[in-house]
Amino acid sequence: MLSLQAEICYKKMEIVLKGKIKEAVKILYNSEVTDDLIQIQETRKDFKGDFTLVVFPLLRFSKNTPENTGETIGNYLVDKFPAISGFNVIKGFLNLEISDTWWVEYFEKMAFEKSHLENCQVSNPETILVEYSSPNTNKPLHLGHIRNNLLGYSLYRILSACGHKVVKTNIVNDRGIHICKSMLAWQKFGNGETPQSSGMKGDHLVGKYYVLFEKEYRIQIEKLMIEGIDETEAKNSAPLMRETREMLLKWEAGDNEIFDFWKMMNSWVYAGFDETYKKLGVDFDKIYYESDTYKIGKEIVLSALKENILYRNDDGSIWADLSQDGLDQKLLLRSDGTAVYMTQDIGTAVNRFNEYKFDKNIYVVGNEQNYHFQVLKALLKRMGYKWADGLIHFSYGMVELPEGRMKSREGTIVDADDLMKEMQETAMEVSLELGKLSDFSEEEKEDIFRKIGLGALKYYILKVDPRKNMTFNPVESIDFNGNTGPFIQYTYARIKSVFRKAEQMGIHAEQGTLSEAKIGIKGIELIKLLRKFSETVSSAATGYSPAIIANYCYELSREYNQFYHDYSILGEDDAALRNFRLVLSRLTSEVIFTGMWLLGIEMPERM
RNA sequence: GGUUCCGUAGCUCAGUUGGAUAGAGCAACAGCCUUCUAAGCUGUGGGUCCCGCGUUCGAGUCGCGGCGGAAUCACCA
Repeated sequence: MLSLQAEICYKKMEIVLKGKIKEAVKILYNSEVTDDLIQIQETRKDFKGDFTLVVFPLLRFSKNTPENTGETIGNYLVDKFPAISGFNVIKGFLNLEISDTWWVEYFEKMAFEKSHLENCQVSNPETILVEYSSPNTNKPLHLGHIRNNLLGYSLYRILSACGHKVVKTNIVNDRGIHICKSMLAWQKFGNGETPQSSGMKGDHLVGKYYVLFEKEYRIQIEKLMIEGIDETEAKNSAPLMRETREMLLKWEAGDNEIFDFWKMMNSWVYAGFDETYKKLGVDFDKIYYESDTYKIGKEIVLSALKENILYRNDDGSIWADLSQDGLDQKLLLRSDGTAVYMTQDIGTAVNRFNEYKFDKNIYVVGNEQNYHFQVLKALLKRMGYKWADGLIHFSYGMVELPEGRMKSREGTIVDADDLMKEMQETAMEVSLELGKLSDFSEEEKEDIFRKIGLGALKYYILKVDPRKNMTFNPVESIDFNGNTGPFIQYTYARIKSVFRKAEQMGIHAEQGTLSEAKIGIKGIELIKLLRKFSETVSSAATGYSPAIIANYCYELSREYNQFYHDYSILGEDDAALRNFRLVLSRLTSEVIFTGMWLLGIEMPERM
C-alpha cells in the first residue's frame, strides 16, 4: 500500500503537517505563510489528539476567530490528508488526531531499523577532542572528579554516536609546588613506605602525605605567628615551605635524584588512578602531561612577546593586556621566568591542534574556571590562531553536600573509590533482601551488584543539568526507587525476563503482522516517546547535555512500566496483538539500552 | 566593586524555538502481588515559578531594574 501514509512514514510528521497547513492557508485564505508562523507541537496529554497547531499566528490571514479558523483548517486537513482521522479545537489550539493505522505503520518501520542512532548522524562530521578528568597527582580522585569523568565520557559517546570523530584526552597536572609537598612529606615522615609495603592504593598513599604536609605546615605557621611574625610572612618562611620551594627549583633544574623520586611517586599515583578509571568505566585515547607541555607554552609566549602582542614589566615578568576584550591584565611568565597555569594551557592547545587539526576542542572543566578559559581563548585569538574559535569550555557546576561545599580541612571530601564501593555494597544489600538472585553464582551476583551500584551513582549525577551546581545527598543517592538508575535498569531487566519466558514458550517477535493489531492508547503513547529518541540524542549532542538523555530514559521507563502494568504481553490470545506488544517491548528495551549506553551505564539482564 | 552562572512543591530536580489547567521523584497518607520481576503500578495532599516593570493575543521561558546565592577577578593549579 503505497499510500500517502507510506510516503510520509519516514519523514517527521511535523514537517509534513507544516506543508499541508501551508497549502491549506493558501487555498483557504489565499495567503503565503512563512514557516515560522506555523507552530506545531505535540498535543498535551490531557487533550484528545496527537499534534497541535497553534492558530493564533494565522489569524491575520483568516481574519476570523481562533475557533473558526481552527475549525476551517481542521476540516480541510481531514479531507485532504488520510493520516489525520479527526480533530478538535479548544481555544486557539487545533488538535489533530492521527489514525492508528499510521502509527502502526510508522512503528513497524522504526522497530526494525538497523540502528536507533541512524537519524542522529550529522551531515558534517567533525574532529572533536574532549578533555576531561585532569587530575592532580598529589591526591586521589573525589566526587567532583566523578562528575567530571562521567560527563566527559558520556559526551564522548554521544558525539561519537552522532558521527563525529572524537578523541578522549586527559591532561595530568603532574608538576608544580603541590606535588613537591607530598614528596617532601614522604621524605621526612614516610620511612620508605610504599604501596606494596602498606597495602594502600598509590594515590591514597601519596594523598596521605599531602594531608600530612598541610598539617605539619600549619603547625609551623602557628608557631611563627606566636613569635610575632605576621601570617603572610609566616606562610612564606616556614621551613617546610622553604624546603618545598627548593625541591621545585631542583626539579625544574633537572636534578636527577629529585626527578627519579618524582617519577616513582607519580607512578604510584597513576597505578591508583588506573584502577579508579577502570572501575568507573572511563578511559582515554591520549594522555598529556603538564611536565611535557609547559615548555611549549613558554616558547610561544616568548615569541609573541617579540611580535609585541605581549609586554614585559619592569621586574621582567611577561603580561598580556586583554582590556580591549573586556578582560584584565594577565600574567604569563613570572619574573623568574617560570611558567604559570595559563602558559602551559596555551602550549597544550597549540600542541593539540598541530597533532589533530581539530574542529572543536572541548574542555570539561568546572565553572570555577570560566574566567580562565575566556582568557585562554582571547589570548590564542590575539596570537592569531583562528582555530581558537573551536575551543569550548564545557563548564559544569560544582558538587556540593547537603552541608555545603566539600572541604579537605573539614574532612568532608567524598573519595571516589570509597563512594563506588559503598554504592556497590548498598546494591548488594538491597538485592539480597529482595532475594531474586538465588540461582546465581557469587561471581555473577557481584557483577550485577556492580552494575546496579554504579548505575545508581552515574545516573544520580548525570540526570542533573551539567551547568548547574548539584547537591549530592548520600541518603538519596542510595535510594533505588523512582527517578533512579536502578529503576531504569529494572525496567530493562523486566523486558528481558519477558523474552526469556517467550523463548521457553516458543514465541518470537515477528515483522509483518503489526498492521492487524489494535493497539491501545498506552501503546501509542509509547510509540510517540520512542520516536523522540533520535532527536533527544541530537539535542544532547548539540547542547552538550547527557542529562537530556538521562531524563528521556526515565520517562520512557515510566511509560513502559505503565504499559506493562496495564496489558498482558504473553498472556494475550490475539496473536497479532501479542506480537505488537512483544515488538514494542523489544524496541523499548533496545532504546533504553542505547540511551543508557550513551551515559556509560551498564544494564543487567536480571536483577 | 567588575564579570559569569543560578533562583520552580518541605527536599532533589524536569520544563525544547514564548503557547492550553507548571510536571516527576523523594518524604507523608490511602490502595494494588493466585496472573510476563511489587527495585513496579494507582490515588490524595502539597506552588506568589525570588520580587517589580516592560515586550506580546499569550511569559517559568525574552528585555530592563532590584533581592538572594555561587564562582571568579593570584607571580596557585
